[in-house]
Amino acid sequence: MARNRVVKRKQSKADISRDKVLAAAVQVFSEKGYAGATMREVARVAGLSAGSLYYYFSSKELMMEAVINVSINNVSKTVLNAIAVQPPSASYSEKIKVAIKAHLQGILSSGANAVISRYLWVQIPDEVKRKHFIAQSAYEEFWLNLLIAAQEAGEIRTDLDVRLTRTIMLSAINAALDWYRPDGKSVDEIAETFFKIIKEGIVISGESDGPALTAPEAKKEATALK
Amino acid sequence: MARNRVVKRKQSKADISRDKVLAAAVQVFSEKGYAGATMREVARVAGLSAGSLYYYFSSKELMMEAVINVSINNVSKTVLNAIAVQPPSASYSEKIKVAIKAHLQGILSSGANAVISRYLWVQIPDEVKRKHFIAQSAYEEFWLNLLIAAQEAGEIRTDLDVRLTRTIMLSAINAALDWYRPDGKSVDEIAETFFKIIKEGIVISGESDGPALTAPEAKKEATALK
DNA sequence: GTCTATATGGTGATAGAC
DNA sequence: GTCTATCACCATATAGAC
Repeated sequence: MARNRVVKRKQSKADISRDKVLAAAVQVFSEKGYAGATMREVARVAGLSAGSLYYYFSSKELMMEAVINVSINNVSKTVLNAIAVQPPSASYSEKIKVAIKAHLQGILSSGANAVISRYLWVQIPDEVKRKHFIAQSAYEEFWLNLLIAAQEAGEIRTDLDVRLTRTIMLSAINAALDWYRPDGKSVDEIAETFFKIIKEGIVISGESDGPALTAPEAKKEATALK
Repeated sequence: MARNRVVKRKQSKADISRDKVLAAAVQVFSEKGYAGATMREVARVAGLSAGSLYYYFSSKELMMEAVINVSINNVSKTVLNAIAVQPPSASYSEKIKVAIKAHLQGILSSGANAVISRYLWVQIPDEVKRKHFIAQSAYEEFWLNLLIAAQEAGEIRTDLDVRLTRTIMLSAINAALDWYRPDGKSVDEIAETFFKIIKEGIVISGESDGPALTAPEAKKEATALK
């Protein structure tokens, strides 16, 4: 889109500055929130004057939209690509593992970018929100289909609601943005633990009140507590 | 603390107004973010004039702090209480299930309150953040101890890092704040699915490449993708 | 307690020189 | 392209009447 000379040449001076501004915007928005971020601070971080920003983004809202767009497809492209290179012989379990790891790497490497679409969601102008929502939905659909296929292949339990499971899985992984620190566990270790828990759970096999079922069964559980 | 006539009488007119302001603040902060929220709007929602707010909170920052404090201990009290009434005979698996359900109910019923401590975290003034952090840590410690006890009792796998598992579990449940809608699955259903996945995983028992282990074993997994 | 001013400062955005 | 001004507005917070 913008800068319709997409095919040829390397970055012009304008493109370089635009990227610099965008990077600064990502940082400031993620630290201060949409309303809390000021054009003056974005400019300062970018090394420009406040007025100059308007050469690249004609409003704060459009700047926000650009910031979000950068992050949107990053993760989904990473994951789709990781799945695509899997051999057809790969089990769904393996595919899911690869997808989990790719998703985790995707969100954590895009850093502040991904933080924005989570923390700032509620404060984002409606029109920006709408566009982001559409791209997000398509990606979530991919995960749903992956789980459904795995279920039909007999690899995962049928007593779990697929949509709910998908939502829980994705949101659980996304939540790593809240607590991941570069000086802690490695992304690989985290992805590994995620996969183990999602795949097999935390309980020791054969333990106590009922293992994973193929068909709906244990139904009168829960309902404790209020 | 504040209003040191805690023990006696019912709410004075001032207390009622204070609560009204606090509730309005919760709503507006959660919708607009810390910086995006205006005292004028809080006042409007509370049915007061902007200036009147300062009778109860001498600054926007202190108002924010009050809002956060309301939500902090709600969830942890709910969970601790739910665990306390469990019979000593209850397995750790049962305790964990009860804790999951209580935590989920806690965050979802406190609604916008809990949203604040997640969405607005990055925008919160440092001093407020610090206090919130301490209370949060104590609660997370409780979960850690629960998992450690379960592990020592031989109920859960020892090949999972306990801290990481705790973090994943809690953040996964908290993430329900992002996607829960009152017109969708019931809280009970969601808690049930959470527990099933966390306990047993999504894979059909006995399936493919290795079930849950008691001891560290399968170690050369993963490392695919980059 | 709650109001109506209002002081004071910061914000997004624009205009026009270079 | 980037700057320096500057406008018009809205924010938090205060003062003092009721």
